[in-house]
Amino acid sequence: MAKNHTPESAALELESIFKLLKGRWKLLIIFHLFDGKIQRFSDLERQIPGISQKMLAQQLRELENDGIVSRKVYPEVPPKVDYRMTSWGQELCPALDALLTWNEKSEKQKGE
Amino acid sequence: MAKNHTPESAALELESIFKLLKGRWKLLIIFHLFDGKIQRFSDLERQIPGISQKMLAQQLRELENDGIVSRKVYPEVPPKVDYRMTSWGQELCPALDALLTWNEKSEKQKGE
DNA sequence: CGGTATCCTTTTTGATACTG
DNA sequence: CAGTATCAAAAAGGATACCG
Repeated sequence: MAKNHTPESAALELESIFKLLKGRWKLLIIFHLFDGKIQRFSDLERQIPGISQKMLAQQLRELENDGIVSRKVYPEVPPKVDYRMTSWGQELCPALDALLTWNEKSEKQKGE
Repeated sequence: MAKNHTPESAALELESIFKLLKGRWKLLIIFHLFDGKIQRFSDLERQIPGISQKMLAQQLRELENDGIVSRKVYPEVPPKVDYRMTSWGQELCPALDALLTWNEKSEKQKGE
């Protein structure tokens, strides 16, 4: 591992990162917002079959509080709200790619 | 995102990766085995305060079944068993590093 | 349209005791 | 030493109904 991490400190920091992404629907939401995509609450609801309003709202709230997603309210009637990645959130992309790359090595290596 | 992933396929694949690492104690176990470290069951038990035998056994079993950790039994009395990362498991390192790097950017960027 | 509030089920984790 | 088995607690997720 890079840096001056003990097993404990590295694990602790990674736990906190995983906590940001932990939740049945968060990755799906994130991938629907990656690359500058902007979506309204109802867009996400339509694009993510099976999600309830409660869970969508809850997971969006957490992503927002954690600085990964930003929420924009338009003072209109009827109400309009949309969501996009923060620039920090968008930078998750390469890190997630590294995980995908790792996973794809398993085909060649497993059982070795 | 690299590759030809839809939001759904990328999220699905990442979910399966996170599932491998999901568990209250797995990251701690992994970091105690990274870089070629070899540990007996009782070593891990001592080094991970608060873990119960049940949880240690359970999480080790899952890591083993998922090909991340390998288990070696020595035919001795009293029994001796030890654990180490598989080479695929060891390659998690750079991917986890990418996540740590991402996280450390948050100090500069959050609230932007 | 974009949410909350309530209640219930499922999944995960933990405490404790026991065993080859 | 290296585990299992059993039972209980806690956390996460889901169904449904209602609201500004």
